Amino acid sequence: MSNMKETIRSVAIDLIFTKGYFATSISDIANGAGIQKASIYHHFSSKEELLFHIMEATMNDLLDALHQSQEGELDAEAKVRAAVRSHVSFHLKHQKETFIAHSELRGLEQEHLDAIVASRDAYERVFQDMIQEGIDQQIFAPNDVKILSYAILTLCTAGATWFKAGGRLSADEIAAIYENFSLNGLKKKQLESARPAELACDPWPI
Amino acid sequence: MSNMKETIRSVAIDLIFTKGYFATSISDIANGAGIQKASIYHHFSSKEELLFHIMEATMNDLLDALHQSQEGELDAEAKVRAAVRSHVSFHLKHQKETFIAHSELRGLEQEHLDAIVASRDAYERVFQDMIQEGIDQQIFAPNDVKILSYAILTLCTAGATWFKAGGRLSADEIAAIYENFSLNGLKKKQLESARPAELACDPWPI
DNA sequence: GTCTATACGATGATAGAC
DNA sequence: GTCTATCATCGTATAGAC
Repeated sequence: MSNMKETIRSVAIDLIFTKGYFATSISDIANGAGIQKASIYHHFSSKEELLFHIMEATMNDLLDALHQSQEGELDAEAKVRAAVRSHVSFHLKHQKETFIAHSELRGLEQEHLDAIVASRDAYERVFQDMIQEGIDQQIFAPNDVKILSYAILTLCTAGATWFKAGGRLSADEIAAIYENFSLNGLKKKQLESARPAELACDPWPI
Repeated sequence: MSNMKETIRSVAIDLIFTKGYFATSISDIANGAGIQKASIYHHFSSKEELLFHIMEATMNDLLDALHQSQEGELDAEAKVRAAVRSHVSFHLKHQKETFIAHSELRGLEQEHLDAIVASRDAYERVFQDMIQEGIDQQIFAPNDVKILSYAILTLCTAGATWFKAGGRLSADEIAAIYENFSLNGLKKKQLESARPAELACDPWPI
């Protein structure tokens, strides 16, 4: 609360979410935090490091939540349902940070970019593994695991940004909608023509 | 081809797609077009007008393609299939422009922003109308039309950015995958719990 | 830990010659 | 229609006092 580093972080999240990273200046952030812009550099060595700090913490928390959601789940369907629920729920609770983590990758320098992409890959791999498990167990229709995982994650990520916290639907209700929609896509065999396809760019567009 | 205005447009699309609007300077664009930066202002009155020009043309073309796809289609299912196919196909053929149109809204001034949002709304309404028609005809399960239209559009838009033109799957094959996935979501009644929900921000996140 | 002051480059845009 | 030259402004970041 009275921690200035945390205040800066929080103000930066609001501003970057609203205006974008490149359109947000150090002055803006200092202004929002009630200090002079030079004082920012006592807490963060550069604007880019501040961005990375936000993204890294978000990705770590996201991955933690996913791992926790898997505890006690046995079969593939239960795992996927729990994972989708965790994903949607996290994105609803942390709309601004997750939006930044998905959309401001271009602001990172190579080394930091590599780190964030690596944790994003690890996150996706958890989904792909449980989908593959369901296919192996013949619970899900055989299909392109990557395409399906991206489709589900994209759908849920985007969906989570549409809703207003405290609105008519609770986070749990929204999560349930996407959970059912995703499972529906996995279980049915409507996607027969799908084969592994060449991926050009990242599934979460830069 | 020898049209400098078109060259500037094309160079700007490449650069803005790659680096983002705010990170792309007039110098960068002039450099890519092989002219001096002052010469840009003979063709466009400002950087923002150039961005708007790109977005406006893209949205117009997108809407035209959608309308053309509807010609001759009679029932709701055929309409939705044709619309999804048109949407995916257009996004595959114009990956860079459509990505810009979806992600650089923050670069527009109010008046131009209003215009783009209006044409985006018109585009979505076409989808919502045909989904509603299918629900009325009891071809589709009753559901929240807006949520479904956003889900389908998001899924297809994002999906189209993952694939490399000229890769192993053709545009038509990719379109078929998403077409089936979307129809599957509409026809089944897995989303029973979905009711109209409050929308906080734009379905295509800024 | 926060301040004032400042260095220094890059930016969007304009003026006016050719 | 493109050029050179220039402007005013704003950006990130640093130095050093308190």
